[in-house]
Amino acid sequence: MPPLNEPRWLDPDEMAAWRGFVTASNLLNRRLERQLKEDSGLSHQQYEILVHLSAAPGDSLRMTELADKLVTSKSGLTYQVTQLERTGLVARRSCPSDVRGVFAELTDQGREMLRQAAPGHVALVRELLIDVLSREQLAVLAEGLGEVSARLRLDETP
Amino acid sequence: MPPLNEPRWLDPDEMAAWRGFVTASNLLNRRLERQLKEDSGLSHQQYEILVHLSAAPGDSLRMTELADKLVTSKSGLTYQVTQLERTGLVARRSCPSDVRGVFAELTDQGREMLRQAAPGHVALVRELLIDVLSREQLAVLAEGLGEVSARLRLDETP
DNA sequence: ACACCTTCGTTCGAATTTGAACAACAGGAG
DNA sequence: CTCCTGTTGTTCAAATTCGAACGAAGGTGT
Repeated sequence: MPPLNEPRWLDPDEMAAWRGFVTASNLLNRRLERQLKEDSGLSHQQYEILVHLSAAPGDSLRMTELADKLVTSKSGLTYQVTQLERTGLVARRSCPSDVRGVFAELTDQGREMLRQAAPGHVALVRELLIDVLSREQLAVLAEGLGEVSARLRLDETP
Repeated sequence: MPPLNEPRWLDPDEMAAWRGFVTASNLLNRRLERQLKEDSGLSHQQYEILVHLSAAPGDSLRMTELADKLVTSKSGLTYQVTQLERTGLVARRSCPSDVRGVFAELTDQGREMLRQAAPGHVALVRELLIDVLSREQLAVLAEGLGEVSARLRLDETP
């Protein structure tokens, strides 16, 4: 009979996948953080804010929506947007249809900063992750982790 | 002729892999953090410290070595080990062969905490990641991200 | 023994992150 | 309209993180 109360531990293959995921994630973040800070004075989080805004219609997003995309807390986003506002890369705009609403909007200066920072960042992502993996590995990674993300998104909301 | 000065942007497949990786990583960390904190009062980082110590010979590791395994800063580890020492889960021992050296050692209480916390944590890792992926996907993930990690480790040291 | 460079862990201040609490508002049921 | 419930973004204190600087010690070459 299968053990019901005993936890199902990870076998060596599963453990290798899990440790690889955690380690690669930490190492990558560390490197990208360093590169962005040295190269453009931006944190990875700040860079991601600019990226998401530039990809949004009107170069602007509601605070809550942006926080969801970034997978961060609302208060954390408030802090970072304030920082970016101080350096002139992002501006706050109030929402016409909802008095409570606040749009974060990419400024011209923010767009220019992104244009300057993106090449170096993308090159490093390529060097450290993308170009290390084969086309097949990339496909598996995209599909697998896409599914993982999708499921995680689901039981957050309800 | 191929563009030499133009950055090689990520094509849709590559972008999907990269975004999937970042998003899954953030979402997973967030969930595991919440679960561990609620269930055992530990942060993910603290839990990982206990795990690495319990896997080490003599249930102890040098501070620097532990920091490397955790992929964190030395000062960050100093802080966390101090916290764990306060709650009695970890003890500091001085190194016989090197006066500067400090061992972090798992206490009996720490071992007991790990025994209590591990099942819930592993179950969630399983539910959110391992069991979502097929055996083949897991293998690709382990091999690919293992290689990525290995390369990142290499050009850190020299 | 001496100088020289590296390594070890900690300390320090600054920056960031988090969750809970909050006030203001939106949207619907009655 | 009026309650009631959920949402929105911010504020706040506390916890955590990082890098740089540091003192102390190891290790090497001469």
